[in-house]
Amino acid sequence: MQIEMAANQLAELGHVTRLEIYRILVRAGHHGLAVSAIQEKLDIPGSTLSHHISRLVKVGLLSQTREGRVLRCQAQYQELERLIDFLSEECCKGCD
Amino acid sequence: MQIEMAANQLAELGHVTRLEIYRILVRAGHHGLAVSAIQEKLDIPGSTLSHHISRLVKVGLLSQTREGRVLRCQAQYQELERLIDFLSEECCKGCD
DNA sequence: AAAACAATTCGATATTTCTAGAAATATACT
DNA sequence: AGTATATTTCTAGAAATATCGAATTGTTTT
Repeated sequence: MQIEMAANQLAELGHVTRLEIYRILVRAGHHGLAVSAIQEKLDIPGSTLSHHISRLVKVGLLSQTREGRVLRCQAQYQELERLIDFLSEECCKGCD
Repeated sequence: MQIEMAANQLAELGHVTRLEIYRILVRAGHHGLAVSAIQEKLDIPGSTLSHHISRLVKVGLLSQTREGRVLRCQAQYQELERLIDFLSEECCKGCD
């Protein structure tokens, strides 16, 4: 993973609301959750939630699939894995 | 680790220049590097560099020790480990 | 004490991000 | 077609961040 991509993903996770969204979706499993279900858990305005979700989607940490009028969001586990790998590599280089 | 701390650290790593600073220091080993040595590698103004370093210090990802007129910066490996652990836990909950 | 060096703090500007209400879009139901 | 539901896009103000030159602080050397 190139450093720009890593920095972008880290920046998006570096906001409490977005990290909470991501955590909720990770824990929800591959099936994911509807936007409305996330909103119920977080209790924030829809426009704010939508803004944060779209940022996470933009960097590849989430995906969305439409099912009728419901949009389901899913964590992209492999992206987090790649990000963790990047951080781990950085960490272990130079470690005694 | 509580989510606010994780978000703070992620946000600080979520900037290309800071992530580069952190990577350089991780790879430099426990002994760390002087600010001036980092500056040579990155070629950015001192005031900008100082600003970014202080942000990384503030969230505990770096420490600094003065040696005469040189300030040496060191990566706090255990903080990155804790952050990675936080992310890994979030990831594996709900994973099939 | 003065000059040189390392790094930070100050100050100012430009840019981005956050938040949320209002309006718009997309889909489903009657 | 019209209404309800789900979600996004638009808009705008407030707050935070990024950048960097100039001034400042702390330390060493002469």
